[in-house]
Amino acid sequence: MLFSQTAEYALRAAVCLADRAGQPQTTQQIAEATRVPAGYLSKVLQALGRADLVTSQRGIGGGFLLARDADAISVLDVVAAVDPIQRIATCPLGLAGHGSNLCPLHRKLDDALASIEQAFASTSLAELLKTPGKIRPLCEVKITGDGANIAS
Amino acid sequence: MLFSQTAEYALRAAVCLADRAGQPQTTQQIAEATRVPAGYLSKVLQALGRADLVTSQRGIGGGFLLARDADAISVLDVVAAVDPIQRIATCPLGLAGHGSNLCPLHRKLDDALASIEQAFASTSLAELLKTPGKIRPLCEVKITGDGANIAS
DNA sequence: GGACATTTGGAGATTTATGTCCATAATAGG
DNA sequence: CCTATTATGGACATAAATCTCCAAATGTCC
Repeated sequence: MLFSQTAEYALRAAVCLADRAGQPQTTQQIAEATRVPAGYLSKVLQALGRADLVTSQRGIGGGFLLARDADAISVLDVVAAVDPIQRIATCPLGLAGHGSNLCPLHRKLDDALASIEQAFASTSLAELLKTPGKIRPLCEVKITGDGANIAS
Repeated sequence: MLFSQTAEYALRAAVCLADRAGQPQTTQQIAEATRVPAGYLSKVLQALGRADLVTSQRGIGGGFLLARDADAISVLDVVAAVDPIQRIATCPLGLAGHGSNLCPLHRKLDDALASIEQAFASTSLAELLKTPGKIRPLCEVKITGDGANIAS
């Protein structure tokens, strides 16, 4: 898998919270909506908390909320919180005398990383939600007024 | 790490073989040139063999050769042989009724995968070697006639 | 204060990726 | 045939990612 399972889970959770902004969601609720193992999701949410992407509140009526507006959180923010995209800055072979240049192979690989980073940085959670189409933004089954729109 | 260690190793080995085309390289030679643990490299080379990207020959004078010309092997071929880029074809949540559509999140992720796949598919090993610049194609130290060119 | 709900954090289990080692098979050369 | 060289394949060791579980700590409500 190119993206880690953890990153995938974090994104699902973040989109879920964005979709239900203002209403604190418990770990259980998010777990059910996103189909992520609850115990593990707990860890993922903690990581998002440490990255100041979500806030948490204990006790009745508690749960998790996005720390900022959904259009101020990028996909990259979420991914970076749990599984940072590690660019190739220096020669992976550890050879001396290479300066800041990379050989064509690693230049190519790093270019690929850069393009992903760029794509993720330029997409906010809000954009994922407001994308038009029949498929619901978050990957969950949802019924809207004009018919049953089922998400992927 | 976004790309697996194994994929990185496979690419190094492939570029090494492309750089020394026609001369069978033993596992040991490739291991030294690419700084990959010899024992593990052996497994990686076996995988490349199963994918018909390299041929092997036992005994004295034996070793590994590219099975085709370097311009007929893409970066994607090599990566796919050891760690296939798994596109998102269906809903990761396993929800029914999603058809072949993906929600915006997974569409975005799959688009990123597609762009990488495209970049890798359109780059051959030969291109990595003939890229101009001071840095040697393969990531190894090499001395050429017109001065010491050290790779990354 | 008591009962309940919820996150927190740590310990450990399980699975997968990575890496090591060695006996065996195949090949070349004398 | 014998020896040296090399890949092959399997068993195993280690490390990292993923996942589970539970005893706290913190919060709300009565």
